[in-house]
Amino acid sequence: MANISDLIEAFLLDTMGNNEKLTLSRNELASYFSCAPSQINYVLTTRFTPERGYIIESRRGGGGSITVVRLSQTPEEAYGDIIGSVNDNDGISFIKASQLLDRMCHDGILSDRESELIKTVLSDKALIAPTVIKDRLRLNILKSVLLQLLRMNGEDADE
Amino acid sequence: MANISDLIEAFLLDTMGNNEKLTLSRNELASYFSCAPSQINYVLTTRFTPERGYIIESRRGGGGSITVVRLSQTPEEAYGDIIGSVNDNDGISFIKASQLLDRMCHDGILSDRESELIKTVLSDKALIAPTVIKDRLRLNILKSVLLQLLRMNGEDADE
DNA sequence: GGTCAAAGGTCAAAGAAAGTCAAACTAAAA
DNA sequence: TTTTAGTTTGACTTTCTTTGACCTTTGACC
Repeated sequence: MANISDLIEAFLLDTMGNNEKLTLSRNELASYFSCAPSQINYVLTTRFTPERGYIIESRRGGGGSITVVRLSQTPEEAYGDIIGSVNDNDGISFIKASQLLDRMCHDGILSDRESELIKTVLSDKALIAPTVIKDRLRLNILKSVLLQLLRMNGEDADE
Repeated sequence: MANISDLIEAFLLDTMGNNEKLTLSRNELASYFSCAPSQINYVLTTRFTPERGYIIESRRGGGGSITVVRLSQTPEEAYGDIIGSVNDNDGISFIKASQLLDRMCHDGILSDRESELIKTVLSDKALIAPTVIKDRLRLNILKSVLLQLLRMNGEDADE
């Protein structure tokens, strides 16, 4: 213990407190801990992952910054049973994805319209790509959507 | 939000209110914000784009000025050219797509949630693909979504 | 009509962030 | 003692913003 990464993690958790979001400057934080700026990225990518309930947003350029967003649930908690049926390496077929969306719809996680829109996005027609990649691309998009849903659920709670 | 461009954008939006047009002097505005006049052009070209529903008019010379015009179009008009541009080999950047979605949202064609979900789908993170095809893939997906929306709106009208 | 100052326009370079990646290091495990 | 997983660092890249030098258009005035 007592390596810089752990200290930075603790600092971020502490600073964040119970807040939903924490916005910071990578360079400032790095200089505060006298470490390389990329160390911050390391901490963020290893400690503040979706699996642990966090999402990172950022903006480059003048006035840029990094924001840590706490999810109300981890993807595992929220979609464990849904995602569990998907084998990571092979991607996912349209049929299967479609079934998942129907189910989410049925469970009230998605509206009819939303599920239709996402199905459209995941259809073979929308995804012009070599067949080999298509299923993997589809799964990647689907995962992004699930994460986004979690993020939005958190924000709903605020209002 | 610590950069001048965002402040200028906010100022313009605020000053504009619900009006359709806002006329201003580039030099005055620049000196009000103590920035280079060309900074105003930067803000206008990056923030007040057709995708976001604005066009810029201007007149040079003595007594010249810049006018920001908010477009109001029917949904069909709004995405007609996007759909039409699909064959234009170049695809669409995430930024532009995002702006279009913001606008559709603002115009009540999409809900916040829907637009966020679609943005997620179109993000670089979701679309793991070589850069060369990414923009084209993105445009293709966007087109599918727009067509689907038209279809769904049509069905709504039927019922 | 020609001139000139007063607009706004354009573009590229410099600056200010954050991102990536791989090599070097460290400490724990086998 | 070797291997391996986890950390630290720094060079290089990408994205977005800011600035300034130079260009074009316009209207007023002679």
